Amino acid sequence: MKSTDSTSLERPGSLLARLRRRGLRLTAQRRVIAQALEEAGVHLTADEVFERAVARLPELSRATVYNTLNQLRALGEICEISLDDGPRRYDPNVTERHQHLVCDSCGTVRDVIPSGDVSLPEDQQHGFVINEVQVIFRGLCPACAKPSRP
Amino acid sequence: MKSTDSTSLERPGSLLARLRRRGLRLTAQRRVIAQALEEAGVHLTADEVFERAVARLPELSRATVYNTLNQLRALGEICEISLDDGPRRYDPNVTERHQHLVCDSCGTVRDVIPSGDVSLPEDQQHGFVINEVQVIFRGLCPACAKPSRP
DNA sequence: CTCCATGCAAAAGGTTTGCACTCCC
DNA sequence: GGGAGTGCAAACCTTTTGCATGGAG
Repeated sequence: MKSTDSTSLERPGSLLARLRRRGLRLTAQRRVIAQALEEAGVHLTADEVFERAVARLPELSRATVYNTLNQLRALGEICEISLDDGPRRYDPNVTERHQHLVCDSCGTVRDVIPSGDVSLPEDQQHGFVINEVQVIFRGLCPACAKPSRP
Repeated sequence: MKSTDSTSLERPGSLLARLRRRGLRLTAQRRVIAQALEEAGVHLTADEVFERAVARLPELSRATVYNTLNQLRALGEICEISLDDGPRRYDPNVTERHQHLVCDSCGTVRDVIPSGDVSLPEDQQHGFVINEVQVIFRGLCPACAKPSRP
């Protein structure tokens, strides 16, 4: 595998830069995986990441994609979202606090910033220590909402 | 399979009663599946449902559990929740509007009723038609929060 | 009696793992 | 050079499906 001129690839806040800073080795595989994740406007499944990444690096294997995604998640550099059906999707945006908007028809996921606030009253906390509140807005994207049948 | 004296089993709002009202046939399999779902205080995975149900009806098969859960969900009589890892869980409480509280350590899920409200400002809706807002509170349950190491 | 429902087993995803080889640091 | 990282293939886990049998209504 050709060694990479990493300096040109590491924009300060990029996934790749964060990866390096965490002490992970900078390999070609990780580079194409990070690129695939960041370049996509929507949140990809592991398989979609693989497809896009393997286009740039044909010897890439699926296992490496899964391993890398899991490592990144463990480090908190990406987050994983499970919808009710279909495979998990991965979100490289972890620096900005946000929630998700999901199309129930085609499965597309977008980042959104909601207004307002929810919380759990004491009597609803059941003794839990609450760390995070996750909100998923569900509905239909513009394309799927159109009842067009020409 | 022995026919069941269904009257004694159908408390008015029970899953079983709702099942019957929807025109589904009342079988022993569906009965034990509904019982398993309703008797558990927490929300079970398909496999947990199977385990508990098969204890009462040894000839029950996994496929039937999945089929039945899917039918119930399609009818809107139960709801399915996907956490970020582990299999999906099923919630028989669909009559009361509620959200979920999840333990990140052991995976337990409880129903809760939050206060406050979130919404998406126009400029965050991306043209979507929003149908539902799902909220998941994540944290540690009392048992898992305890740092006990005797 | 007629279908819906079931069991079984196989298949279909999606994801993880063991092992030997590779290559970054 | 050493150990993290990788590819491959097989294993795993969860869920779905095809088909023949069985039982509810």
